[in-house]
Amino acid sequence: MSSAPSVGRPRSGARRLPAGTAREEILDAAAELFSERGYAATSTRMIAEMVGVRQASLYYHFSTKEQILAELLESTVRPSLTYAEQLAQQALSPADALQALVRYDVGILLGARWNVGILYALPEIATEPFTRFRAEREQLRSAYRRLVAAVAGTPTADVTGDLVFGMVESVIGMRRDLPALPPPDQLGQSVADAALRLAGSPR
Amino acid sequence: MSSAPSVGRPRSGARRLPAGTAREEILDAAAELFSERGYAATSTRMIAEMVGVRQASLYYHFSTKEQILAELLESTVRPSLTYAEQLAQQALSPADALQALVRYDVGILLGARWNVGILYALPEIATEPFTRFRAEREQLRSAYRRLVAAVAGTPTADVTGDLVFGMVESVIGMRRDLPALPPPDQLGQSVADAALRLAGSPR
DNA sequence: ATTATCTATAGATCTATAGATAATGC
DNA sequence: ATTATCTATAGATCTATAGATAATGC
Repeated sequence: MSSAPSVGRPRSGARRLPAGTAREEILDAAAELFSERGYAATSTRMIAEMVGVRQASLYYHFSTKEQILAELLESTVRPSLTYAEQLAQQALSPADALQALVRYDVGILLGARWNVGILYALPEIATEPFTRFRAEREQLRSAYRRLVAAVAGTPTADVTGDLVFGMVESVIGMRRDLPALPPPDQLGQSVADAALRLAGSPR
Repeated sequence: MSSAPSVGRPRSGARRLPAGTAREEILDAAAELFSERGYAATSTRMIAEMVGVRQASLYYHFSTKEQILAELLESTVRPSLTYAEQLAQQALSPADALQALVRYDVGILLGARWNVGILYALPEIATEPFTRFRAEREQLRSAYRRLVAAVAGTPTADVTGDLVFGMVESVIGMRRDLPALPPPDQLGQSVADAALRLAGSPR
């Protein structure tokens, strides 16, 4: 399934991802351009060129440029959110659960083909098309808060959960700004260990 | 000095900051719009309107829209960088120095009239007009690395300094995303304490 | 008949420059 | 004479829509 359709008028250019659907190709090209050059600095024409279609053809698959960004952002948080929900149903110790979530989340952020997380900071995401993304990201933040509170044993109302959340997401900036990074698994473990120290677990 | 000049053709509108120079007014309006609505979503016309001048008049003070952003970004990192350099010349213990830097940096990030730090993540800052800003921010990162390594006592080559740096900057995201924050001094102290735990100081 | 593209374009910008002008300062 | 604005505009976009067309599927 997916991959190049046999139906429809032929494209003007070569496919970007011969194994993917047109939708996937558009998302992948947009992810590269948005994360490397900036959302507003990327025109729909540039995206279309990378995909090998004419600019107007994007609108058969997405109703607006914002929808493309919204879908990218959601697909970047959702795996970690799903994972956090699964963790909550297991009987792990809070420390083990927190470590597992941090490792998974770091793996997602570093393993993505493009560093889409850098776009979390865009002021534009305060607007309507990104409502679902914001809600999902806040749910993930809550999961961190809950786990950190459980690890710390505090009644919680403090800010440590948010700091762990922020520290985990800071690997996005490291991926962009540092010339070299440890391999994802190793960095994930370092951040997971750091999260436990931050939460103040072993005393 | 500064404030409304008596020379030059009168403005079309009222001044934004009667106590400031035109340059300062432009920077302040741009800071508000860039951080609340986004850099590319803000036109030079919007900035001019907030300042009370015509769009073209901005170009008497700044050569491009990018220069406005570059100056804003530099003025946000520079105080913390200067402070870090002063700290390095004092005879504080590494732990005290790290705590002082974190408190100062958090104070700058939360105390600014507008949350300009949110713009650090823009992919656009990889381009030429932002070279100096990037260099200054990397110097600040280095200061964190050095202090964290001294606190930890490790020969260092690990990632903890970068995680502390990232955690400190995560207050930018908290300022944007959380409905309420502790007062800046208190949050600064919480982050400073968290930084020591992260660096693994008291054992 | 359905699908996925194409061509063409409306309409709305947007940044930056050129040159004029309304103040004050000397 | 100098300064800080103004008006006017060139030239280059950019997003999204309308309608045509080239494939396959039935």
